[in-house]
Amino acid sequence: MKKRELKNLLYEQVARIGKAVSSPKRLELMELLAQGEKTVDVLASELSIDIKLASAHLKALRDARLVETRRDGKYMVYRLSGADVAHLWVTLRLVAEEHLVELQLALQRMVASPETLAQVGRADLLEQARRGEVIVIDVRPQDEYDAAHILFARSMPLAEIERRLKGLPKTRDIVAYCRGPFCMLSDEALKLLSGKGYRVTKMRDGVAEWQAAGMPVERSPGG
Amino acid sequence: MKKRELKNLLYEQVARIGKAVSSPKRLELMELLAQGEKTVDVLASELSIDIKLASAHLKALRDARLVETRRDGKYMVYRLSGADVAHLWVTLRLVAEEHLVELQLALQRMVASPETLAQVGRADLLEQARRGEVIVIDVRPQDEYDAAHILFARSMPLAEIERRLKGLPKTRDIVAYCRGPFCMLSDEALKLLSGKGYRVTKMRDGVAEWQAAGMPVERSPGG
DNA sequence: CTTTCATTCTAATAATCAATAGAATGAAAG
DNA sequence: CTTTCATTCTATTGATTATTAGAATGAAAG
Repeated sequence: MKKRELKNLLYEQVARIGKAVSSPKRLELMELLAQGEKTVDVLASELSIDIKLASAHLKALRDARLVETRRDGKYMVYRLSGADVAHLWVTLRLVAEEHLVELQLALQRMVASPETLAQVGRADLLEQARRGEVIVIDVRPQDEYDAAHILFARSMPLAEIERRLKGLPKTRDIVAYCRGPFCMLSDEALKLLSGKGYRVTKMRDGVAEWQAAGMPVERSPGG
Repeated sequence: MKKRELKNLLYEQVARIGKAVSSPKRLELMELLAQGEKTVDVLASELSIDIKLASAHLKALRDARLVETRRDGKYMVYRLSGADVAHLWVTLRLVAEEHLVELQLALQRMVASPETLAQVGRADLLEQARRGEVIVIDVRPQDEYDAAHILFARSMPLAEIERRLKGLPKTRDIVAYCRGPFCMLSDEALKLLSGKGYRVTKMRDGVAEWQAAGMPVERSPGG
């Protein structure tokens, strides 16, 4: 029957997207690319995999049109094809967190202590940050901050956080965020800063989660 | 390294969801279940597949916790585990439609004539339906209407549409919808009704799309 | 007890996929 | 020309997947 074949064709196309997101490595690549465009060697070393394997996974993502490429000198730069792809990653992660007990348990083990989580809602946090009542710090690498960051957040990359501590008051509440719930940069920042006497909590959200929830994000002029 | 193993564990869990949605058959099952709970034999016959194969795919969806079961007499009834799963289906379909040219072409070929598509926005349509300026008809089977339907829509199942034509005025604009952009029930209803002189257009959205966009839906008292 | 609905087990075929590695190729920088 | 970055080709290993089919099992209805 003609109708069946047409239907099969439609669902097969959507399944191409599904196949692309059915590999843990490719999901990790998507999450990284949701922070901003990156070269192959950066992606490979972040995932601790061979560059040839990274290239193969990126090809799979490109075949599904989830990523695009750009050449920058001798480097090949990958980026997500659109904001909807970042949104897809967040949706998949949320569904997994909602329904898979194994993931819930793993995440619980990750968080050092639940009381270090910021308890304020997104809109409230934004308002407090705007008024300067709270300092929001972005502890990802500088280039990811430049690509997109939460409004009123200041860049404070974990790698050079000790050198940037000057302007940070110990009398104000600080909220640290990084790439999202699977990223541990903000946990390390929290450990480091609270050891020095700062009043700091962690926010689970990253830029992708923030944006998927319809909240505004900002680019640096050069980013 | 310990950190790598933990990360792998996290992404592997999300990949379980990805694997579940990497098969065209399972996506079609999800779309059907987004219309309301269904028994295995109904699902198998809708997909034109063996009941054993349907059972295997449903087991895969259940292992990924995307669907749940309930026994009703000698029937086994499947349903989505939550509204977020229907939302995931819509997100996947939207990403595929946005980026895959093959899907765009297939969908263009499906639609008989583009001018038969309703051109009004969701909020406006809802308001016009509320005021009775437009009649919205749900041409899916009655049980799917009962499970959830768009506000102010009236049930007009395609299978028995000829018998229900009495109350339908030819002087009013009619908008027909069904299960979503991949479903052709509303196309058939459109062809049938415009042949009889009704002023009818088609809406691409189904209940899942409507709900994913944050618009309200309604249940029938018994549904 | 028989029928219906559904799952499970077994088995077979065919296909696809992940990971790794060596070798070759291409593109651009210096 | 050499180096670096990246892809592609080849090849292998190991694992998983989709589909179909026959047979057995279980659960509930009549």
